[in-house]
Amino acid sequence: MATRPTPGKKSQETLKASPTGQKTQPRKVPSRRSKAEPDGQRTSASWTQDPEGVRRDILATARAEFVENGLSGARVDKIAAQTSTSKRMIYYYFGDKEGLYRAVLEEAYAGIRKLEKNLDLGALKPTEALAALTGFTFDYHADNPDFVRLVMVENIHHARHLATSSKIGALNSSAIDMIREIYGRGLEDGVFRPGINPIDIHLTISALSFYNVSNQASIQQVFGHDMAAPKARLRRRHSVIDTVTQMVSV
Amino acid sequence: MATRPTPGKKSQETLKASPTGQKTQPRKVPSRRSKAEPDGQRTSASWTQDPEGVRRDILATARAEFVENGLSGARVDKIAAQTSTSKRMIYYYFGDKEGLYRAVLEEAYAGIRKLEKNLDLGALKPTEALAALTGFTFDYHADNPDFVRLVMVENIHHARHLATSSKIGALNSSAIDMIREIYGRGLEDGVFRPGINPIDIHLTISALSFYNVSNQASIQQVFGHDMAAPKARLRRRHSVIDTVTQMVSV
DNA sequence: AGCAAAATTAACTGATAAGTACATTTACAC
DNA sequence: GTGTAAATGTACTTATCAGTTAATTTTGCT
Repeated sequence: MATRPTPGKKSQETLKASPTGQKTQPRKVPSRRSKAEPDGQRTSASWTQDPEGVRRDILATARAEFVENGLSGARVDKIAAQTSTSKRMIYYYFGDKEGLYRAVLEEAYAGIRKLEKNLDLGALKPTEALAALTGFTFDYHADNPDFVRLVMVENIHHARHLATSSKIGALNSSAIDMIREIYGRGLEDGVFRPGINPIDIHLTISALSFYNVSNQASIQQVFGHDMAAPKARLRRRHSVIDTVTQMVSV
Repeated sequence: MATRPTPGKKSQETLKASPTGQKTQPRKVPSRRSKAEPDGQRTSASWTQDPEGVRRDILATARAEFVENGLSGARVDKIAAQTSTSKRMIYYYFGDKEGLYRAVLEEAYAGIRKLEKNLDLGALKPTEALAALTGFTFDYHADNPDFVRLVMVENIHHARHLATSSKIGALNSSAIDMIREIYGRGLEDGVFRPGINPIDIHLTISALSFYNVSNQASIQQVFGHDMAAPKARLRRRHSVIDTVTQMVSV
């Protein structure tokens, strides 16, 4: 099942960003919907081209839809209706529904990676550095439920879109490198106990941060506990940092 | 629910004898349960009723489909085709697609709750009891990815089916009661440090157990680390128990 | 034996959703 | 200006899907 229809004839390869190498100058776009006149004639539908803007418009709208309804539940027609452009353009720029989803996913991963790169924990002592990294990770997940939900969706689909995305593979191990570095310093300082695998540290931090968002709804239903409430979130943040700290300390 | 014990049990699948597709004819219905005669002929239009069996058949098939494709991605026709009964019966017993999904979900929750109930950790000392509970939880998740995936799917849908299920609400807090009891004993014995909320212990155990299954695919893609591999799983199990132990110990 | 309720079957339907055909307009290079 | 490729709009097609209709058979009961 789920075969690719492969319509044939023309294959759009148009994934170029801006045709002009210029910086994205946000041109002011008049509503590009042409409206029909009362007499049935249509107004000389005048519109300004804005490929990059259209692309971004589609991407943002699509993200909301995929986040809310998953890949199978998302409706291309609904996305089209909520953009200021038409369904045709979705297929023009992204090929098909999965191509659109893939683009959304890649953008989401790019987001967290960018922030991670800007983290500089070198000035902090190992224990504080690890606590800061944990706090940052926890906050990023809590502040970006869209990202969390996209990853959930992708895992439901066995991450097969990550697998076929050229943009994501392997570049992400920077997170683990960072932990490895902090852990190494902690060992030297004698404040961390030896024998811990950096991957385990990463998995622990990620799991505790991710779960708090991903399973918020079911926890709420089953236990009546609202992890999204500001107070609960802060308490939990503390607890997570504490847990990670205890985990590595001598 | 039918209460009548099932009379004759035969797990027989039959090929769908397509009766030449003529329109609106009084039909001969060779059934899935019509059995082959000794001479190889099949008795026409004969089947044994087995409501309970049919129900279970549908439920099991549906679970596989929902687990694999989520609620929106699941196809009622596909479920029907894979049962030994027909689509009509799905609607007969479960009302609609969501009713079927809800039944699958309820069954999944009932499964873990039943096992939890049978856990008796009273004989163990607090530290060992908590370690045992953690190990059990970790193993249950790893051994039942279906359950994990259903919970993921349900969270994508904001747990609105849990919310409307009469069978699930509030009954599940036994898990936290168990932890509260262990934690209390640990405090008395002076082996656990005070000031920890039992909910945090539960969330930590659950998160670490859940994530290892729920995010297995994306972790594999992004970090090239296979958490499902037996060796990795066992190592991780150790680490999780260790983390939880450290978390509560003085 | 006969009847009503429960169980089961095959075929049908209306809606919807992904994807396409094709015309039209804009932007830009010369 | 004009030709052309990129960008965009409108309307359509085709498959699929959740849910139904209506007939038929089984079964428990009296």
